Amino acid sequence: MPPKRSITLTEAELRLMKLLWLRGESAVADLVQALADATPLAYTSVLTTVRILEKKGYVTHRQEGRAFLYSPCVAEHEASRSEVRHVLQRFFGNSRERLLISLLGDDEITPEELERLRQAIAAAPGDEDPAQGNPTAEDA
Amino acid sequence: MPPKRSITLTEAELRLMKLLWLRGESAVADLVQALADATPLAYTSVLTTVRILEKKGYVTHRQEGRAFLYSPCVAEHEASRSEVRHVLQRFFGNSRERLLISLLGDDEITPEELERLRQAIAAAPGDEDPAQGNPTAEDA
DNA sequence: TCTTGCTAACTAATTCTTTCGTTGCTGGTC
DNA sequence: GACCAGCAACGAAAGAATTAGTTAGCAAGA
Repeated sequence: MPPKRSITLTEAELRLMKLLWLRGESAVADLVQALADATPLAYTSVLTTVRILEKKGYVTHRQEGRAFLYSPCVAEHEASRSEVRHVLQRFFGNSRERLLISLLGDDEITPEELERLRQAIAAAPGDEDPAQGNPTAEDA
Repeated sequence: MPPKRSITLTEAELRLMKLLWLRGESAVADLVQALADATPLAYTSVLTTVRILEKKGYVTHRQEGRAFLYSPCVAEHEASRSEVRHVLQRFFGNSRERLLISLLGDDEITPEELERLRQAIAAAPGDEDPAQGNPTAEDA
């Protein structure tokens, strides 16, 4: 049996999604232009990838004159979270705790970063009222 | 240009690595046997994947009689960490903090889990003495 | 010795991924 | 009305990933 299509974003797909998240609605030509420096790609290459992204449900398009304008219909944090869930499932038995421990155990972590992590966790919702009006509810 | 070979573990590869981490040094036939319930695979399929894993540097083999015995030469936590670093780089600009925030922002997180995460971060090294004899130094 | 059974190596088939050339349509320009 | 530029659609080419069949060697038992 051959491999099944990946649910998550492949490298070429992610490269495009990052651009779309940054720029918002864009024509293919604009994406090609924006990629020109780092990754010169033919127009058709970008188009193909964008169409795959649309089939996967990551982008939509609308017609503007003769050109298609593509825009992301999955937010960056949604895609990231999806990716993290995937890693969580594949490597950590769906235990966020185990992932966190792995994160903390990385050799190159600095005390400053650790402090930021601690602050992040302190500011998390779901605990008894942290009493610091932090909405954070911009999600579906 | 075709896609380059992935550095990280693919699904079939991870499936085998998990077995090898669990069982330690194993012959191909034993791996096939162990997989039989969840994923019946032909001997040759498993052999092919193991050989790819060896080429990638995840396993080594030694000869025992006529059979090869394969054993992992990358620890599970190393592979996990590698995978996390990959996600970190691809989605979070190498910011562990941003990953943590994404983790905490997941809808389905329970207060209990949050508490465990907080404890995990409290027990992390690098901070001023947490004063609760927790070794945790079982890593390379 | 000859056969049987297991093993590794090679190869194949299928789908995915990435890149890109070609084709055909459409809208504007001369 | 004919020509040119730009754009989407189709499909191809090449390597990766997954599964598996075939082949050949080798050791143990009949």
